[in-house]
Amino acid sequence: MKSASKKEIIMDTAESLFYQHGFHAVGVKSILDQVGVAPMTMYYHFQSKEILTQEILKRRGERYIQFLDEKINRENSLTTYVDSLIKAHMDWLKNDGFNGCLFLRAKQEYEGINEEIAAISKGHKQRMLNTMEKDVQLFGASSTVGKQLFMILEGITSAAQISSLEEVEETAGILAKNLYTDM
Amino acid sequence: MKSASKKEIIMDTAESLFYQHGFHAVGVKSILDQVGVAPMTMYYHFQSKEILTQEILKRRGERYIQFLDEKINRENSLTTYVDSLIKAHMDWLKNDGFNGCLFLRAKQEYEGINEEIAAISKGHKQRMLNTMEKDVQLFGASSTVGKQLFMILEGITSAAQISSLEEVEETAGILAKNLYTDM
DNA sequence: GGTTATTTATAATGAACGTTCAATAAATAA
DNA sequence: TTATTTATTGAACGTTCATTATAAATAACC
Repeated sequence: MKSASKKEIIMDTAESLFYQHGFHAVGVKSILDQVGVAPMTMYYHFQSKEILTQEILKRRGERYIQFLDEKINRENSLTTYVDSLIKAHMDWLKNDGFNGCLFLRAKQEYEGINEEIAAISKGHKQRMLNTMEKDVQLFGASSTVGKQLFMILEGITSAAQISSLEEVEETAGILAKNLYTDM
Repeated sequence: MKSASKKEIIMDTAESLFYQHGFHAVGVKSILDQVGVAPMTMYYHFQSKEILTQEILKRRGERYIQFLDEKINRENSLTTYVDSLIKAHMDWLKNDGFNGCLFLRAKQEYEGINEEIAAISKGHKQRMLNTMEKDVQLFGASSTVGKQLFMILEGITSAAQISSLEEVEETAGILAKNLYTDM
């Protein structure tokens, strides 16, 4: 399956460029040049740049959730769950860079322009929020704690664009420590 | 000064469009069309789209800080300071919509492309963080509390793109309530 | 070996991009 | 009033945009 490989390389490269500069800021040509393929190779696999964008977002959403699932500890206490979740998210940022959340950016750029892309993006965020709300209830905490956790993770992603990961992780840890004291 | 008026309308319109869709997603023509002026009217006041972008960001930064300053209570306790700051930020979001932070978006779109724009954007965020760190020290709290507050505000701005303002405000309020309990 | 699937190269498409031209209108100063 | 600067206009510039056309070459599959 050499074709699958080319398709994946195109997706990888485009995802990286989109994350670095944004969707509208990155032209198809720059993706093609960086991969080293002819235009029709891309259009053979993806009907358009926007379809490519959709597929990238779907794949990234699954990858992120799987990445977290492998690292989250849902077996012990709320404390260990929260700590493992924050740690996992920090690990993701470490691998991925510090340019914010690609889903929020996609939603921002395509709301009112391409509703499919906006829906995929918003859907992913909503799914993450829902997951956290349900997860904390495993430990008897209210869904409000899940909302707080979600807000902390969003704060981490934004703050990481200004401050170092170490500083951000420490700050988030303090916030999270006081999350569930008033249960 | 009829010209000052036109210049301001161009800035207002462009700022609104940039905030809705992003910088690269909005063409000069769409700004011109919405304002109802000829290209040179814009280029007389701004040497380029990127210069226009810079001026918009600078102006917006000042406006945001002034908006907060008028509403923040630095006279009483840490609690009232924190509450007033969060409330002020919520008010800003209410007036401005829920499309994230324009400064973070500018930094994301222009880092590696236009360093001046990236610097203005990052500078604004850094300035906000510094201000909060100094402010909380007025009440004897450590700068860490300021970092936490900054992270909460960032979390608010992101979460507001998924959930309602009321829900976000409540969640942030709970987070903030436990901010300073371990001083 | 024959068929289908994938990729190449090159060129061209029309539309949109940011920007500039040359001319004029409006405001200001002499 | 005239002269000069300031502000604005519509048309046009060259470039890049995403996409497609065409045709040939390579690879994978049965």
